[in-house]
Amino acid sequence: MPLTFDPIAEARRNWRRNDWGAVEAMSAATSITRAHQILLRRIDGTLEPLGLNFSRFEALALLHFSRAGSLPLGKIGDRLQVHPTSVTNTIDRLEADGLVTRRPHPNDRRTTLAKLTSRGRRRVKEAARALAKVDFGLDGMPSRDLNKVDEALTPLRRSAGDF
Amino acid sequence: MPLTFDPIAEARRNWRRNDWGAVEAMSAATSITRAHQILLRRIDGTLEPLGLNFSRFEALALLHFSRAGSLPLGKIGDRLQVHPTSVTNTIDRLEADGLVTRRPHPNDRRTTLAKLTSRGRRRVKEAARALAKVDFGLDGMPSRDLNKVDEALTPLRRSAGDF
DNA sequence: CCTAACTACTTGGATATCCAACTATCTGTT
DNA sequence: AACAGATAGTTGGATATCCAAGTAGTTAGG
Repeated sequence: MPLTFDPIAEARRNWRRNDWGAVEAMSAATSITRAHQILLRRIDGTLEPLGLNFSRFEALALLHFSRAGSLPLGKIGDRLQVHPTSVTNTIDRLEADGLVTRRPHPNDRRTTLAKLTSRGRRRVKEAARALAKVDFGLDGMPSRDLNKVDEALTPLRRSAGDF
Repeated sequence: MPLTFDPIAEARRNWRRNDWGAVEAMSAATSITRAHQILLRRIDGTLEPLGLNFSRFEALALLHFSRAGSLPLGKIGDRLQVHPTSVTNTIDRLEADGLVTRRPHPNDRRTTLAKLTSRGRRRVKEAARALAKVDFGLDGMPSRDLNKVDEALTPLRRSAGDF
């Protein structure tokens, strides 16, 4: 059921009329939320035939880019900014699908490494190709706008201690 | 565990090195994902003492702005772009907290209206104040950047049939 | 050394989301 | 008027996320 008006422009009018303040921030926050919903649906839709979702893909890509094809679970969580339990869940699923294996850390027996299998390495490349083909769900957007998004969001990420 | 480097700049280098393509799009998509994680945590954290989360707040705000303080559940789902079952869940919770009530639609017996209670109306105003006070989790960003975010994301929302 | 504090991961419980299927109701065509 | 197809909402099942608490292992101060 597509809307016949811009819901965010409408929200801006309502906030202004009610004097609720922070109109610009409300608008930006809502835009980001909406954009995220749209993107995640497209990305997950693209990955679904490959048995992946965005989280699992991100984990695989991280492993692929790592020196040894393996990383401690904790490091994965730090990089993807998700809770340790989410990493456990993600790796459980990837392991069940034979895309990674858990291995003990050689020096620290608390730590578990997730290691990419050759199957996993093949899968992540396919997935990257599929995502690139649909421009990560952003295929309608000129690259000038893509860069604007990046630039505009960097201060937010930095303020969150992202890096 | 804050990172000591920008994970997205790092991802860009890796994608380029591996010739995975669509570097700009990957970067923008990842930025949006990360920004959304950060925002949602801040917003939900702000609303938590009020017994709300962002979804429930959005539903309440929508009802507050509506003429009669009530809307069919389906309309709420269209506006917030979520699945009907999510609306059922959200309204269940708001109803349990006494912030809305379900009422039959006068002309269409299939339809259920969610109607704001006076308690709900008070609550949503408090919540809006709380969110405005923290600038929707965006308090670090200059309003020039906020507008850039909005502008840059509008084509994406439009391409998704958002309006 | 030994113990207290910290770190890494997992488990159990809560919540939010989606999809498929179901019930009830409405609408348009014949 | 009757029925096929659409629409509104709910239920049950799957998944993903977080938090609190637990287990195992490591580190640093006394």
